[in-house]
Amino acid sequence: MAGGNNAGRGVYAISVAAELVGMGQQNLRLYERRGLIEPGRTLGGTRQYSEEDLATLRRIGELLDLGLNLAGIGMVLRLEAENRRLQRELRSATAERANARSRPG
DNA sequence: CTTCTGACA
DNA sequence: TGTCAGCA
Repeated sequence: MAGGNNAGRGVYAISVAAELVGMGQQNLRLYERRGLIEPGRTLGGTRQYSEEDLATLRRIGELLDLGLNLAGIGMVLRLEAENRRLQRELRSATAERANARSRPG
């Protein structure tokens, strides 16, 4: 039972998260079972959806609307996550090189 | 709140 | 296959 506790923080129970993204609670649980999303859990086992999770849920709805099935969406989500990681990696690498150039050697 | 099961388009 | 409703 998740009452009206944690407010103000970016974490929501499944009922709140489902309403915020306009999805059914059962769908959110299915997406997790299919590996599309991994919300946090309380010690009691209640799912806690962060703002990041909400963004992922909206992305799922977007891709779902495009006609992708859950398996395809899972792949897209995985690829997009890796893409962001690689871009961060590249950005820090180029920044390091620029730093090395300006450094007296 | 959780999981599971069944029905529908 | 994805969504939704009901039950334990």
